Amino acid sequence: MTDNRDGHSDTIERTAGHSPDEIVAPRQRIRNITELARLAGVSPGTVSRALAGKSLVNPQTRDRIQTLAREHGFRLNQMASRLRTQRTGVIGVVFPLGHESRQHISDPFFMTLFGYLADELTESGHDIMLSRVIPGDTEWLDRIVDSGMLDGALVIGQSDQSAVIDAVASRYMPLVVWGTHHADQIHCTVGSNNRLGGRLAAERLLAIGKTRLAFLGETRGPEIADRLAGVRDAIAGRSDVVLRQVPTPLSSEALGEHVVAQLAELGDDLDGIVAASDVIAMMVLRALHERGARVPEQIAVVGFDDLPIATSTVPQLTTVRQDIAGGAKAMVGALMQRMAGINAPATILQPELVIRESA
Amino acid sequence: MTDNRDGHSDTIERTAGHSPDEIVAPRQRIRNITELARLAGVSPGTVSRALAGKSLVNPQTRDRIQTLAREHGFRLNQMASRLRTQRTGVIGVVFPLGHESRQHISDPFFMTLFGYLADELTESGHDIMLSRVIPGDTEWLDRIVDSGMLDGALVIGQSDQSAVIDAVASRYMPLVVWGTHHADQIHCTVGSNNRLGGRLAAERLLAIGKTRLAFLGETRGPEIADRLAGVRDAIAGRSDVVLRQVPTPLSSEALGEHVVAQLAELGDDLDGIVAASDVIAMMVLRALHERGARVPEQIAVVGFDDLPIATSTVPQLTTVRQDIAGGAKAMVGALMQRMAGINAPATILQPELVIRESA
DNA sequence: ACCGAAAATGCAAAGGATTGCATTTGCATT
DNA sequence: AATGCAAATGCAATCCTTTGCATTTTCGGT
Repeated sequence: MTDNRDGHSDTIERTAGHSPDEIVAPRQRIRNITELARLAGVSPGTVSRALAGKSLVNPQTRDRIQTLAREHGFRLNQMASRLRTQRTGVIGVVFPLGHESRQHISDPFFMTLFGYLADELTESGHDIMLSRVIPGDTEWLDRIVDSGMLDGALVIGQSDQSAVIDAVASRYMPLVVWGTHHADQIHCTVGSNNRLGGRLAAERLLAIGKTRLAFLGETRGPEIADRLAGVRDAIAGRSDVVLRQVPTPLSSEALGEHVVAQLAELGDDLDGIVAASDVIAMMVLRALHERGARVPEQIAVVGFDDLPIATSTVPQLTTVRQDIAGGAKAMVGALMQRMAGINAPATILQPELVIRESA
Repeated sequence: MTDNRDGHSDTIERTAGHSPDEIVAPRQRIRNITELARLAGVSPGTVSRALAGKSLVNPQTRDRIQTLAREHGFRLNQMASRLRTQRTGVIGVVFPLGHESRQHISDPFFMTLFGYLADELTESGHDIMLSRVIPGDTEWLDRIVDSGMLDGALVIGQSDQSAVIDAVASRYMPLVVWGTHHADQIHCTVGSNNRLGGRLAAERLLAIGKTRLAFLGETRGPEIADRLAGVRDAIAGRSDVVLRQVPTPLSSEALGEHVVAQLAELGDDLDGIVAASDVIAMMVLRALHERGARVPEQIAVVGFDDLPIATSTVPQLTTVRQDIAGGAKAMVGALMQRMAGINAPATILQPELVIRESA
């Protein structure tokens, strides 16, 4: 009679009688709320409420159940909980695959953005699901938002999938996209004014007297195309300025070689370069160093993004700064609003020129 | 009368009668398998089997159901499916928080590893869940593996949480950790032989005649401590060699400043530096450039990791290469085995010295 | 000691897909 | 036509938690 916690059949509850520090090794792992309820001598419903900390349950009962749960290392099955509540606390983050075929998430800009997004989402109590995109699947985004696994989704970059994203956005509110904003698009974007950014970069080169310019970047994506357009804006009406557009490979492995080769070909016929990204700019700096060109005297270089690495190049990179942290915050903020049913508008970030040493 | 699979009262079925290409906009979204079953005139079970492509169903029925599902844009609720099957197809990826307080996932090495892991997991048909870790929570890993949301978990870096990880690993098989291997630990690790790596770096410096060395890095994490130990191995018995150990901050923002200040303090009393990572090495190169020191003639620098950026520094970085892609593959491979119940062993990758220009 | 309100708990129906087992259907054989 | 077998389908339990509603308990007030 002294000890009759028997575990199951109709439970006898424990009075706090003797030896309070007598700790029981959990006989066997508690697998669900029902087993715990049996142990505690209450119904599953009460356990559920107790673990959720609802005020409806008696504080004593609540504490008893919570202690029991802790002792047995019991944790709710999230799958079941989420199925029932229809809310998951998970936000999907997706890198669309357009022209890029392989899903190698290596681009430092996207990685940086992703890092900040992860911060923001973590702070707001959400988990992050990185959904895979099967190349060539036109329904990639439908599949993701209809999976029933997510409370919302963030798309990092539009690639060439703007139409697909639009189609989904027209029926699925909690969706925010990093990328350029167009008047006729449905989906909510957060992104920089790339055209202005391109103009700032080119204007800097013009301001320090450069006239034989090149733009290095792959212009199939809308962002980069806008940057080029901005460069064109800046030189419009300057008949003394020439501009070449030099495409670059997307993969970073091939990039180094390519840049070196391109610069060799262009020879000394240049005095200013706008790189479409800091990563490209870094390659350019090294290639120029190898050719013995002095930067910025002979050739000036302006990057784009202002990634952390921009301060540790030699010479330090003059670049167009995108407020990536601010962008991440804006994306998450807009998403939260949209999850609450509010039709949050697009955000356009203003880039600014950061003058360091390379131009 | 010819066709009266009607489903139920308020559904209007379509007979194929006239204008076959007259496509009906789905009246209302199909929300579950039961509604689809009603439309198709079969039972939910059959729909489930049909959508899963099981051979038990009549091919014609299967096609009809699949077509219907496609037309209505129906997709299975993953939550429910996973609850039932107890398999989620999701792998958790976790960055533990030890001494670091904020969850800023910015370290380029971890990011690179993460990218490769994402590739591998995607390729093997898994989704990725990035679980948040609340600083100061000792049960972070229990919470994650017991969530019922994951088929397995990958931990990126041990930080100072080796004991916690061990405790979980003793009861949860599908867990693989990036980091150093110790004989007495339970969890399965994949990591480089950091001690050997450190030795290779120092030996290179010795080989080119450097004797006044410094090691730059924060040695609280086991990996970095091992690298330092390797450096010590290399100089053991060389009484003509001096080594200083210089801690660095963990955050990349403070790092640049710090490195510049430290080098200024150490003055010209050095001729060789082993940096604990390529990122630190980059900072060092720039700081040395600012001080006008010639690399490698005056001071030689060896990095660690061989990140992509190592080839685009000026001068190009001599570094100890970790096979990150190989490591990612090994981690995922081990995880798959463990998910299948096989007690896969630890993998220790052999680092190698990559000689470029800086040493 | 009884009443009524408030507090605490129990009950059972969701939530949506899967699957072992039972049943029906289809077809060939005798 | 009856029988047998295989193929296809239906049935209902199961995965586990949450929650509206009903029921019981508690307790103050008189």
